[in-house]
Amino acid sequence: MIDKKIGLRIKEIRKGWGLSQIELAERIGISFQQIQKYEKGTTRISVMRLQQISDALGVHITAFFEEGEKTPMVSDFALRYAPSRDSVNLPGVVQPLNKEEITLLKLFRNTRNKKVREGIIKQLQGVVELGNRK
Amino acid sequence: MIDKKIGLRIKEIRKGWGLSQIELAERIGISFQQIQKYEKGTTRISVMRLQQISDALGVHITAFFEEGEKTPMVSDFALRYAPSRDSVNLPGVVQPLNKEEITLLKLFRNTRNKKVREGIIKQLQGVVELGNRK
DNA sequence: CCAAAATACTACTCTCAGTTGTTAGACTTT
DNA sequence: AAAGTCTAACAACTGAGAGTAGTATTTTGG
Repeated sequence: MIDKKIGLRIKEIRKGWGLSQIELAERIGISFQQIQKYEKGTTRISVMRLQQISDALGVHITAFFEEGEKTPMVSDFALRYAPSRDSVNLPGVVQPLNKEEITLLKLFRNTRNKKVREGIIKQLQGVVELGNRK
Repeated sequence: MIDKKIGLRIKEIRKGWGLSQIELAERIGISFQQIQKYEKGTTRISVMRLQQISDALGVHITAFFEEGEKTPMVSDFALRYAPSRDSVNLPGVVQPLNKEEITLLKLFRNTRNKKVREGIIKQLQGVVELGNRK
């Protein structure tokens, strides 16, 4: 019961970060099949394991026990941003990354040249600037 | 480690209610010796069991994870892992976001025009392409 | 459309959560 | 002061299920 809920949360957050079961498993040092069981809720999760998972996902362990949708699922130390786009969203509430954003991030991270990265950001700033000044 | 801390918390709260190990064990339906192990931290506690214990003690399960006052709202995963990010970067591995990446994401999310977003990604793909084919 | 990555499902192994039994201290009560 | 009661600590044993590995199926993206 509770393991089922926790499992879903794990999956949610993992996907939010664009991680595969394999990647998450490697961070923790267990098999990805075991991650599957956690996510499906077929085996009980120990507190220790959940602690490791929390660390690997960059969220506080209590994130798995907070009921309701209005609770931030992903640690927002990073993503505390107000302006929400495609939905109603409370300030400070974080959404996991969508596919497009994950692609963006992976590419950005593979861009070693600092100048190039800064250029991309500059460019986006320009675009947003234009867009807002209607 | 974490089991030890949780165990102490259980003992603390149990005594706070003036309950014996036996009484607590009965409420949960296990042997009091097992409670001992939990309190000593000699066996790993499953989330399910901790949930039962929380219920039996009349506290929310998160009570066991809240550290003193200095509770970090956020796991320090990012702090521990982010610094090394610039040097080591495995392909496809996603980590919590650093400052630069947060900026990127915020801007990206404020870019309403789908075509523009796709353009940015295309552009990055080109850059990465060039960079890798040394 | 095809290869490769990601996820799902199955069968096996071996750890360790949980049980039982014993002991010891800390109190009452007679 | 001995005999009963209550609590907690520790040891030895057992089997459920946590964890692994192998294979099949789905999904991705090129």
